[in-house]
Amino acid sequence: MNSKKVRTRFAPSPTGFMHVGNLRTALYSYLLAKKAGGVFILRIEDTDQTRYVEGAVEMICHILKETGLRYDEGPDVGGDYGPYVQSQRQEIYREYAHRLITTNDAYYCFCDKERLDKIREECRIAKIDPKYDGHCRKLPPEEIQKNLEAKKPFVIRQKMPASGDTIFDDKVFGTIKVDFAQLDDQVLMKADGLPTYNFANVIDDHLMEITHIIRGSEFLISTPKYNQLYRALGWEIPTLVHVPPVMKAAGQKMSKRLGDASYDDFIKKGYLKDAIINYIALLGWSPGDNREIFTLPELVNAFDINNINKAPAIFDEVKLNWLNGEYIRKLSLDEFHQMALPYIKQASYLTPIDVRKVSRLLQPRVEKLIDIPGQIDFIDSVPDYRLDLYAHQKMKSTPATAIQFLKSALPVLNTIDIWNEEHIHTAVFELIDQLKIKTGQLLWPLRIALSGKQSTPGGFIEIAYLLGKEETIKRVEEAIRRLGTEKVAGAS
RNA sequence: GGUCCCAUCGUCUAGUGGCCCAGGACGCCGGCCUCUCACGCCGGCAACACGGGUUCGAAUCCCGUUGGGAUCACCA
Repeated sequence: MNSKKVRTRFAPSPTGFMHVGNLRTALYSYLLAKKAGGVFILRIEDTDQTRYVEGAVEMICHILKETGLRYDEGPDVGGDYGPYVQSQRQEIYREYAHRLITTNDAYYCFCDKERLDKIREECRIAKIDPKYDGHCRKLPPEEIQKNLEAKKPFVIRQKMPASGDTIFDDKVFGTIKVDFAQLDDQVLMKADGLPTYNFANVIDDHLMEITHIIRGSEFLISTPKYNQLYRALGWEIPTLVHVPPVMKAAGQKMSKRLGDASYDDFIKKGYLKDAIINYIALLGWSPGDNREIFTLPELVNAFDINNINKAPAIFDEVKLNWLNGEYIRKLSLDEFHQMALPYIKQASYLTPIDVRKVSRLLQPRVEKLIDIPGQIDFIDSVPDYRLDLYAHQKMKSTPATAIQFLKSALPVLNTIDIWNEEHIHTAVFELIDQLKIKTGQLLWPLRIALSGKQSTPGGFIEIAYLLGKEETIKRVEEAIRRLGTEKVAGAS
């Protein structure tokens, strides 16, 4: 049996939202399968029609493909174990549910919501675990028959042992012991004729010959219920791999409501898909050595479920920022330029600038694409700024020296015929030599005059080149005018 | 609350009885580079939750405490 080909599955429900914890589960499932040369499957768990979101399946398929987590079998790619959408497998579940009734491992339950609520309320008052009381377990066959014929709504419940322990092994958590007494007679088939996740998942995993189940650790406690089902059906229990949750910084589980935890949101903010995948791979898993940068194929190679951590991991966007920056810097200029262009245009569409040059300046300074507009907002026009920006201790610049050197620079700038970085550089540094001043004393005020910003991508020469001669001179003149007429705030 | 699980720097983690007065990374701080910022380079701060055992020896094993997470649906 061990020689069976490894088959793993990612089984999301189409609720229109792929949060990073889910994506990580998909990643681990993919890695585990591919590491073993096995098959990765996508199965859609849409048995709760009330939560179904239009277009969610397409979104899931798209994200998996985009991130490189290509599934070998799935709703849109087919395979020998289909259909891969649970709502299309109703007959299958019905058949097995009835088989369980025949073998006395499950039973019809006709209790309505009111009665169930009452039981729960009674349990609450008695301070015991809320559990179904087994009322319909002992219904006489005639009554069941009568109810069925009367078309009374029913569910099918699983018969759980009333007492005793059950033990199972999990690849990351080890041996887990659970008391049957706290396990409810869970519903297998709902009144609407659809199976619950708890049931469908067991049936499908077996029928699809899943060898390793990778899922969130929130299923750890209910695992014995599934195991009972496997036993009742005479099926082999797959290898269990439960992974701890991904938490939001505050120590709360990641959720849609808590913030931008979805894959889409990160993409919108200008994170690279490879960086996201790389980062979440490291969230709760470690390669064992100190390596941190991995391509997907490298992850496949390095992955080992023995190195999955048991404790919940907190998602750290700051570290993702760094990793994303690493990925951005590794891009070729062309690649980066292509990605950056929309964001550059967002900030500047008036000035006919050398956009490639902007990208070159930006690339080592950008962590996520969405930061770009704010970094180059000075290109179209100088933002409002305070004149005390001209004071810079380390540059040995003050508003007084600034106006003086700006004035000396003006004629020099005017004489530059060929407006490129080389010529601007030569001219400006000749002036610095002449004046016998520190480079910063001239270059700092010039840069401020052009940008109105404390920091910019590139220095004066690069920005001057970008803006062009005319605009540069115009801005320097304006700075001189302001310095000559306005009082410097805070100056004494 | 019952039950299950977990616990190394702020965060992600290495560590599976001696190699650890605990290693890497992010962040933070300092320095170098430098026309600003960033990149890059160098350095620094910073953790075995606590208390008992076991052992010649414990971050590593056991027990308890504390803290955290999960679960108790006709949701997955």
